[in-house]
Order: sequence, then C-alpha cells, then structure tokens
Amino acid sequence: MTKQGVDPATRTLELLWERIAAPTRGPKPTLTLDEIVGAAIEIADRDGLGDLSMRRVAEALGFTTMSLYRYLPGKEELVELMRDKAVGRPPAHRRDASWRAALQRWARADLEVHLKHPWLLEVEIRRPPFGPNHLAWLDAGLAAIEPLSLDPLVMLNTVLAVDSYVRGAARIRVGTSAEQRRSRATRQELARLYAGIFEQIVTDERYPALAKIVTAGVFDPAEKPIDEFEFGLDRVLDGVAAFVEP
Amino acid sequence: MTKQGVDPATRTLELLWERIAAPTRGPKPTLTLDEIVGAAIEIADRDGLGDLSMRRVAEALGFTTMSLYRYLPGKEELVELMRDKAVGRPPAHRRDASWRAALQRWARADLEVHLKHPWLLEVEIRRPPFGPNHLAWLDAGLAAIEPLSLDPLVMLNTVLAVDSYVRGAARIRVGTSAEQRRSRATRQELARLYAGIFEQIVTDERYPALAKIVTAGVFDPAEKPIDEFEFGLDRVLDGVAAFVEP
DNA sequence: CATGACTGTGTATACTGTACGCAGATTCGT
DNA sequence: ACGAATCTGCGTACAGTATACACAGTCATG
Repeated sequence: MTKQGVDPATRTLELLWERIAAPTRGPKPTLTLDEIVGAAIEIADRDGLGDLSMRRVAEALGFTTMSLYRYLPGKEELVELMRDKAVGRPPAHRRDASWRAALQRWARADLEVHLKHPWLLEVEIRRPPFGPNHLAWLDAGLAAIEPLSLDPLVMLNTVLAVDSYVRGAARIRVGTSAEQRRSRATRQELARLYAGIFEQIVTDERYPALAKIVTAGVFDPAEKPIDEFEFGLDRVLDGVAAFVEP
Repeated sequence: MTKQGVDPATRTLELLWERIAAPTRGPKPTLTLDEIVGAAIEIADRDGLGDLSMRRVAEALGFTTMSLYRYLPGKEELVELMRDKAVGRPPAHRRDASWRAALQRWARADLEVHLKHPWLLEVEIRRPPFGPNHLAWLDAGLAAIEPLSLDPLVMLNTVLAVDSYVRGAARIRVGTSAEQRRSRATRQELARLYAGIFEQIVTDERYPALAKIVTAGVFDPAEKPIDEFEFGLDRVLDGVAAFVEP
C-alpha cells in the first residue's frame, strides 16, 4: 500500500471499490480495511475529527500505528473511506409514496446521518460522490422524484438542491448539539445564554432588522414552537412543487 | 492573553467585540489583532485551512510563533476571528428592490464570500453568529424580507433556510473548484474524467435511477446549460414565495 | 528613579503523519 | 523439500504541530 505515482483521489477510488488485487504470497493480513475504517468512525463519532489520529485508531485495534499503512496509503484516504461507510445505505424506497413524501423521507434520513456523524460536514468535498453508499443515496434521491418524469438534468439538480439545503441546515444543528455536549448544558440553558448575548450585543442602531427579531423574543428559550429544519425543508419542497406543478 | 478560567467561546466573544481593556503599562504592542487575522486569512485563502499554522502566520508577519499568543489565546480563537473578518460586510440594502430580488442578491453575495474563502465551510460552527459581521449579514437577510411583514420567528427561519441552502450549495462548488486548482485541470477536463468514472461505476442493476441520468449524458462535459446554484436558489425562493403569497 | 507590568523570544514538551528498514511468516517455483 | 520471493507488522526516525513557561528588555506610573 505504497503511495506510488497515482494521485490520492484515484487511489481512494480504488479502495472504495476494492479494486486492489489480494496478493498470494506472504502472510495473510490480520486486519481488514473495514475494521480499520469502523474503528476510526467510532473515534470520530465520540471525540470528533480533530481527535482522530492514526495512533488512536491503531491503539483501538491493538496494533501499531504503522501497521495501518499496510492497508491504507494515508489518513486522507482513511477519511474518505470513513465518509462512505458512515453514510451507509439510504432508506428503502416506497413505491406507493408520493414524490413529495419520498423526497421528504430521504431528506430527513440525510439529516439523521449527519447528526449521527457530525464530522462528515468538516470534511472537504473534493470530488463528486463516487463511493458505493454515496451513489446509492444519490440514486435513492433520484428514484424519489422519478414519477415526475422531469428532464434528467433537472432531476439531478433538484436532488442536489434538496441535498444542499439538508447539509447546510445540518451544519447548524450539528454545531449546536455538539456545543451542548461540550458545555454539558441543556438546550434550555444554552438558549438562555445565547438570548442574553443577543440582547447585549444587538442594538437598534447597529442591527435594526435583527433588533426587532430579538426584542420580539424569538431567541427566548421559553417559546420554541418551530422545527427549523422542517420549516426550511417544507419551503424547499414547496419550491420543487411550484416548479413541477405550475 | 492567558487562557485563564474562561471557556473558549466566551473568550472568542470578547475578542470579537474587543472587550479587552488595553493595558497602560509596559511597551506598546507592535502588532494588532487585525493584522494577525488578516495574515492568517491570506494563508488560508491561498493554501487552505490545513496549511494554516501559527508558525506560518508568525513568519508572514516577521515575528516568532509565540508572539502571537500575546494577542490570542490560541488557534481556535484565531480561526473564529478569521471567520468573522472573512465574511466582511453584507451588500448594501436597496430599499426599492422587491423582497425576492433583495434576498437573491443577498444569497449570491453569500455564495461569493464562500468561494473567496473556501475554508469557511471546513470550520465547525459552535455557536450562533455572534461576530459583528455575521450579525450584519443576518440583519441584511432579515431586512431583505422585512416588507413581507412576517411573524418574527418565521422571518428568522426563512433567512436561515436560504442561508442553509447557500452554504450547502457552496460546499459543492467550493470543493470542485478547489480540486480544479489542485489538479491543474480545466473544468472540462475534470468533467470528462468524472463522466468516465460514472460510466464505469454506475450500472443499471446497482443504481437504476442514477444510470438513466448518466446514460442521458447529464455528466457529459459538452452540455452544461444549467447553473446548479441558481437553479436551486430559484427553487428555494419559489418556496418562500409560495409561503407568503399562497 | 525605582517599581511593576507588559512585549517579544527561546526553550521544552507532547503530539501529529509518515518514510524507511528489518524480522518473521507464508507461498511459489524448482 | 528447499531456496527465493514476497508480504505483514513493528520499531525507529524525522519534520511538523500547538502551546506552556521562563526570561530579557522596555515602558508608564507611583
């Protein structure tokens, strides 16, 4: 598993699709790529991507750091494999559901994956989704709106738009829930803290429009009758609906 | 600038709003916080967040690494300051524009910021936007839809939804354009490469819905008549329109 | 003018990813 | 059956990271 002359992206592709021929000579490997990736995901889920190190992964498996490099060219490729394994398979498609219900289900599942693996959003996207699971998600999203029989290019961009929204919204949700864990405060306590900060900082002169929102008590932890994700998702789906049913 | 007992988030807040009283005794500082943050942004813009190190920032300024710690408690706070400085001020509000035109302008400017500073999307969000510039953006977004006189909570969530979409979409755009720079290939060349990979991997049995898209030539670099960002943005804005004008 | 406070620096520590070489194990060709 | 080839896992080494701490020089204030 040397780095050779191939570029990292192509190497990752080969690993994702297990294109490396298993050697016949020499001792059989004790570990598997999947075990390594799984251990790495556990660490990242628990302590974040920042605390993920080759040493920690190796220790979790009871091996030395360098042994991992027999399975992977480097950390970059490990993270890419983690990404595809972590997203897993998309929810099964229900043929009887409406396009809207199906796309909504898909979007919610997408959010859930990101809440389960918050570090997913910290990884820079370098290429289109070429991993088996990522492709399955894309396929599922397309299948959801297939009954609409849209132009293929429009189909793809519709799914991409929904996905963009979900990941953008997930980024906010993930951040706040991570901060909750870190600070060991409840949602209410944090909301109260934030409300206090807003009230201190946001003045009518500096931020007139925002000030109205703040004084209206939007950040007041007492009232919280809206699920931000669902609100936005409904708007996006409305937008799709308006496009296909003018 | 010791770390003291205060938590990092609060310390960041104090730095963002320059709440630290300048000391009277002792030599005057040679550097300013703003210079440090500016140098750091330049490095991150050029080489990415991964190549940003305290040493490189210090070297760029002609100082030693440790001197930076007289101005900042640590790297985490530096990145947070970089975030707020990088987003800058939002575009000025045009009072005569329709809410849709204003919100569209705002969203496009939001995208532009992220294309200019791609690393913005790699930073984990820990708290609501408390930086002066971030608050100004939020204020501008709210101002854009103020004529609609919506419920304050709905207003906030509408802006958040648009912002979520923009950042999600930006993440894709940023990734691909960064890969372009890295691989020193043109957009067309990369598109051709990707199309080839899709054709190899995406089979009708594994990914039936996606296969139809691929064979329809959607990834064909020859035709590219859609701006993905604008398409999705139009859907989102349509969704908002459907909500406010049923 | 001495005191106390502050700035910038040099050193030190505990990490990080990973290149390289080696010992032992396994399989192939003869 | 036996040598050669080849592969695994390990140990060492190196350059890079953030940052804690002590110290020398500098400046404003009592």
